[in-house]
Amino acid sequence: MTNQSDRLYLVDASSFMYRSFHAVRGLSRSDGFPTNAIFGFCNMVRSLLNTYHPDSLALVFDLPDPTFRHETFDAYKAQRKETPEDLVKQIPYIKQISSLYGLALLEKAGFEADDIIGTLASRAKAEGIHTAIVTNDKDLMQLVCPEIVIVHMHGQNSKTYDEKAVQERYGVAPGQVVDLLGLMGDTSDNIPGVPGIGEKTAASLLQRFQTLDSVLQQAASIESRKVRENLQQYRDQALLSRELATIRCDVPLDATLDDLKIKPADINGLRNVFAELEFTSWLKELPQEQIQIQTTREYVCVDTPDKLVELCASLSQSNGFAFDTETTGLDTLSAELVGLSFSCSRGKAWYVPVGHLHGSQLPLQTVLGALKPLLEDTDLSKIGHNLKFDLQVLKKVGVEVRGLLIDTLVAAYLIEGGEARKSLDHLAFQHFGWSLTPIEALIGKGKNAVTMDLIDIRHVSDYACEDAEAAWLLWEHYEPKIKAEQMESLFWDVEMPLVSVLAEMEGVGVRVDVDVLILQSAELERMMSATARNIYREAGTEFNLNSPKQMADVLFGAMKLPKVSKTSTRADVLVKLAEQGFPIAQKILEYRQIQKLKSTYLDTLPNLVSPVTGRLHTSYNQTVTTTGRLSSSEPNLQNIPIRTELGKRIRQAFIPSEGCVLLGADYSQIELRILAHVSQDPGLCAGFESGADIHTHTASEVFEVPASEVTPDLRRRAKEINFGLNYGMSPYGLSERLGITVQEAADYMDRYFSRYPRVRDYVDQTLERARRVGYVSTLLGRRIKTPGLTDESRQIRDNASRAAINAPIQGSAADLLKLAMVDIPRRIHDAGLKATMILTIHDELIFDCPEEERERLGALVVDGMEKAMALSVPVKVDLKIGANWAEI
DNA sequence: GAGCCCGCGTAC
DNA sequence: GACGTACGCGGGCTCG
Repeated sequence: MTNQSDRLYLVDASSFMYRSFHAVRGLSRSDGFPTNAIFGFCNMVRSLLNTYHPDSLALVFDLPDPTFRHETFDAYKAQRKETPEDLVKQIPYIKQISSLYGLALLEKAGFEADDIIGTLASRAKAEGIHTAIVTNDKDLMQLVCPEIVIVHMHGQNSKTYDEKAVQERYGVAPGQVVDLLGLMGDTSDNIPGVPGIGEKTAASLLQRFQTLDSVLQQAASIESRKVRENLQQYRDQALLSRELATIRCDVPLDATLDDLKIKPADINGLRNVFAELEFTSWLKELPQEQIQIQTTREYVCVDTPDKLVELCASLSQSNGFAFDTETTGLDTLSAELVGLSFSCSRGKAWYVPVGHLHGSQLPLQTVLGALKPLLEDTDLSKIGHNLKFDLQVLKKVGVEVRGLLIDTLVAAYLIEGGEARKSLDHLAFQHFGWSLTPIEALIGKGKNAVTMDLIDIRHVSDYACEDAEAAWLLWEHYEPKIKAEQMESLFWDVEMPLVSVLAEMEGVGVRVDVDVLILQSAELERMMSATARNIYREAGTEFNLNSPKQMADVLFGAMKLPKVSKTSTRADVLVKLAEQGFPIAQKILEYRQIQKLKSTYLDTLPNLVSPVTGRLHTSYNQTVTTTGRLSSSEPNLQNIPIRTELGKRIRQAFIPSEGCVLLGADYSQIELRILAHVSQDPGLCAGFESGADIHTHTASEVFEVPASEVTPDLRRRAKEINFGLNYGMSPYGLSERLGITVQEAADYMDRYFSRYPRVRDYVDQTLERARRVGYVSTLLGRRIKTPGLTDESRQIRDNASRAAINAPIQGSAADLLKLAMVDIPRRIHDAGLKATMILTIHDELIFDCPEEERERLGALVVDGMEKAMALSVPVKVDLKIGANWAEI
């Protein structure tokens, strides 16, 4: 397999220019200047660069002047109209942008683009370089050979023609394409061919006689009278047509293949011209700054003992190094190590192959013998992008990565935020204008993807070295930013230690009783089909109960139920319908619940149990949420049901290891306590100081009754108010939750804020500051961007305000839990306990705890969580122990 | 058929 | 429509 970036790319630029002009309709600048061809052409070029990441590429243009073919044949391309004025105007921009992208432009008077392409491709072939010709014209098919392929572009997609594909498409070998064109002609170039002979006839003639010459020689033997006579009559025209269609490979060109190497893009130049043309979306994609990336890189493939010694010498002389692992997959439990790359300076990197199927590589044990001590050296910092993955992979080969961990993904998360794209490729381009080779260029994509161990070591080496160097450069970029934004402590003391904690938790996993899940699933299956039958009977028709669209049609259409909502069949709508006396609504709610539990949990979780460990290993993502919370996926163990009895039963399947219990500890009312702390509201603080139930306390204040007279209903209302606070509650939202009028809800809120005035001050001040500086901060200095606060749309503004109020509260709670998560495993280790932390759910930690450690661990965990951060109100942690997750 | 969005529902 | 943060299901659409 040839690496696609090693190939020379020759683009039939003029044809793409025309095609874009016609394909993209109606695009122009606000002053009316047409930009459709520029846009279409550049789109094609960008897609080419992104797909293949070529090292060398030439855009080859036709000139309007006549060529040698016009001398041979007067009518050549005579049907072609003058280039439209609107296209002519755009050509200088097309050429300018191409140059700014660092691409070579070629044209030569008297020759067509095809001939220049043919000449360059054959020169490349002579030097053993492979070529991809990017064109949609069929005449270039004649050049296809083992070293030359044709790439057809269709929008974002492309098709590659090698010899086999040409044969399949045209029915002839590439060498016969000129003969084919001689017979059938080419209407686009006004090449006549032989009348009455089209593609099919031409191909079948060549299949029979091989060449045009023998077709003509043996024309007499052809059965069809029309074909026979035309061949005899238009013999010379066929030969002329072939001559015209034949691409010359001997054009005198000054450009050498070296001149076609892609140069760094001129980002500032592109910015100016995109701005001029009003290509705003492309403008946004440009890197923020032009950083001169080393153009001469020294990437070494470490495949001899000498090179390994050199690598180790360089790494051990550094203070730290960036590294990356190549593996056969993304699932850490099944992925096998394929190689390691390292970088500890700009422009220099090494790749150490260990798991490739073919090629020369040192034995894994030799490599580890040399590199393990360095990876485990506590004096050497380790930089990586998504280190959690590399930590887990290396652990499988017996390496415990130690030393200061520096994860550039997490660094980017702290600086850029959860919403931002933070892949290594994206950041390298964003910050350095450096387009890394995409992994697809090596292993393919979708169902055609193969594993890295099958790819040629030289190609993987360059790719992996880029990744290690990019991580190195990214830390150079982010280190000063972390400092400048005062997130050093958050980064070093919380987020970085947390990387290894999460790696460990994921690796341990949680034990699951699959039989429990299967039994419950079967039970729910029976309940569900009974409920479905009930619903169909009530509705008088069968429909897809899982389709909200069909359901709305049945309920509000056929059954003519009152339209509580326009088309929604959400639970709150169905509840209202049930209250109005439509039993079908209640049935649907039941069906929905069962379906949800079954499809999302009972039927899915068993499939995610690892065959290797027999346990469930979630992924904790440290870099996705806007507020600083962790998220969990594959499976999401942070939304296992608890609120309904039927749902909670699922937790019975989560069980401790043999001889252990599950120990759970959760922060009581942590977000409200943080609100009390940050607002310093005396009433709220006093509520927590007293140690009484906070919702009762709130009810007593808001509804002006003694605590002893707070009824369950009053407490419930107060609880909703308290929850609503975190979320930037509106009177409407509260009224919906409490089933009261908006006016009443507004009244409650007024009373709340008059009782807790500092809370309102805090909300106001937070918003005011956020509008001013563009972000809010958590207790540990985490910054959360707050766009939209001054947006002209009220909708966006209100949403942004609520998010801005919630973020510091939710984010500070996340800070607190993360502190505990970093601290507690250390304390468990220091205390010599065997218990392991296995789950984290926003305000809760769950441990797999040997029976005999339960008291010691319980005390340790409660203490660790409560003392993780000192607040001006008490921090309370509730502890529970049980034989499964439903019990705690 | 793969990939994406939508509506919906689970957690804190 | 209308209170915050996530993940993931099935349906249904688009696109090649």
